[in-house]
Amino acid sequence: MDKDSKLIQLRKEKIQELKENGVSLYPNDFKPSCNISQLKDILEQSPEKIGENGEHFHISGRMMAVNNMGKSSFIRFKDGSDHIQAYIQKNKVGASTYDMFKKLDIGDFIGISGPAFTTRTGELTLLAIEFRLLSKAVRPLPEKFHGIKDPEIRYRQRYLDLIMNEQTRQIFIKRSRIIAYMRAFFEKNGFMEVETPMMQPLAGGAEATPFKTWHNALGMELFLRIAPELYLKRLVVGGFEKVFEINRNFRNEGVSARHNPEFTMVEFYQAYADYTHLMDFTENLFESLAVEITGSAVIEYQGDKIDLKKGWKRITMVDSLIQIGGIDPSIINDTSALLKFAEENNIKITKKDRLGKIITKLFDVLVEPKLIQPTFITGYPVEVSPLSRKNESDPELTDRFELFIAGREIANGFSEINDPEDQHQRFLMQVRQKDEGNTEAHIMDADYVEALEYGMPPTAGEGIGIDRLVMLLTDSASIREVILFPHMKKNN
RNA sequence: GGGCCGUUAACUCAGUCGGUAGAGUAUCUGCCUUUUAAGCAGAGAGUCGCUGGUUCGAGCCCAGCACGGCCCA
Repeated sequence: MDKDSKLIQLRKEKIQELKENGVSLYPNDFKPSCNISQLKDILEQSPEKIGENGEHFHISGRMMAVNNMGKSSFIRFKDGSDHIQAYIQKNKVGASTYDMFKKLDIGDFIGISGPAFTTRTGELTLLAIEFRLLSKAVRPLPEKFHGIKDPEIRYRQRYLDLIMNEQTRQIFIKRSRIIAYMRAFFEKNGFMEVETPMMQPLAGGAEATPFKTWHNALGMELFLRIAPELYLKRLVVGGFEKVFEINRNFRNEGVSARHNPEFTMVEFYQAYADYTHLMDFTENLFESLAVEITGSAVIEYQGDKIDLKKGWKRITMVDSLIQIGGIDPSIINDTSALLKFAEENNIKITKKDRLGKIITKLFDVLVEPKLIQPTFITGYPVEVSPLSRKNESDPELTDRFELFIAGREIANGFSEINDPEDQHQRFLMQVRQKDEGNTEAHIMDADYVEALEYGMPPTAGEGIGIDRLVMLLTDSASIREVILFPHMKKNN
């Protein structure tokens, strides 16, 4: 930064004085005997260690507040585990150390050695016998009481948000625990974790616009993946019968409270299973996950109580349009009547859209926002499901579901197409849609069809959006609250 | 892409009718050896997001732009 504020100038002057007094600003030889949380545990279990003649501890952390009282001071400081206060007295640490301490600032890292005692008001306090500076902060932290609220600063300088807002820390601790739990859940159920290409010569497995990049040595264009799906199914062809991957996908679309250009999904595939197995599996995963993370299968999200106990509603898309969307059953198979209905209700539909697509668009507007409690929607039309197996009794529909919670899509799963000829025809149908102007229609992936021609066992697969799941379990309104560094526009 | 709202000290925010820019916290100086958002006394701190316009005069009114937030598509 070229122009320093007065506060930073002042700090730099004090840093110069410390240097002139021979104080090392960034030493790396202080070894804490334990962290603050462990210290509290030790003292709780062995209260006889508390007292000015008790055991000495070496504790380090960042100074968050100082109450200076002349020849002694209270220091509130914290590490990654917890916070505690320390008491430093001039006649205990010596005049030169105390003078050094008084030149330090909030935000600096310190190391304190000494016993613990309890103050008059009963607060556990570390008594400084030795005191050291461990790392100097040049910039001031935000004010302690109000913390930092400006979302722009919170997202762009997440480290400040994490220092100042305990709630933010808790969200990302929960996120980590959610992913760890899911990984363990899949492994416990016999799935093997794999990693497939993030850079792909063809971006398939979903309907979305990909990011493009370029490989110099190979001289070829590559796409950041929009989904791992087609590679994971190649692994099922190869004999890995239960696989999962937790990783990032990239979609070149706008950002919003629910969309970040890169987002995390788990996708998993199981041979000899069908989409109904996946629905049962998902209910078990979500219920146990919610209990693990929040302590209850009933969670609160943005004022709604959401019950994740298994036994969720399962309803076909067409039935949901009638029962929840308020569509007259007599027009549900009537393309022109539905088009007229859409027009009357300001729902944008292209005249070229076939019945299945029209129904899906009506569903998105009329039903999806109303699905607060966990609901599996089944019976997805074949033209919006280029990778899903056709239903045995109705070839216009597929054996597919999407899971909706709190009015948004959380998961998508289906029985997979393993008939290579069917898959080839579906890709051709998508190519026709692309020719008609649907830029997000699926691409033709002949290499994938070839893989199917070697034979894939009957298989079912599913993807779960991790970010949206973390939003649910942390009661976060925006996806930016659960992504450490959400994408933002460049600021000047 | 459209609508609404926001951008003022390091942070959180006031700013009346258009008339010299305010508070709390933080910072600095002095006092203070068990404080609890410590206290007492004093001080310093600003490109009012940016660029134009209207006006004798703009943080405030107008236009455009940037970034952010919410809602809609």
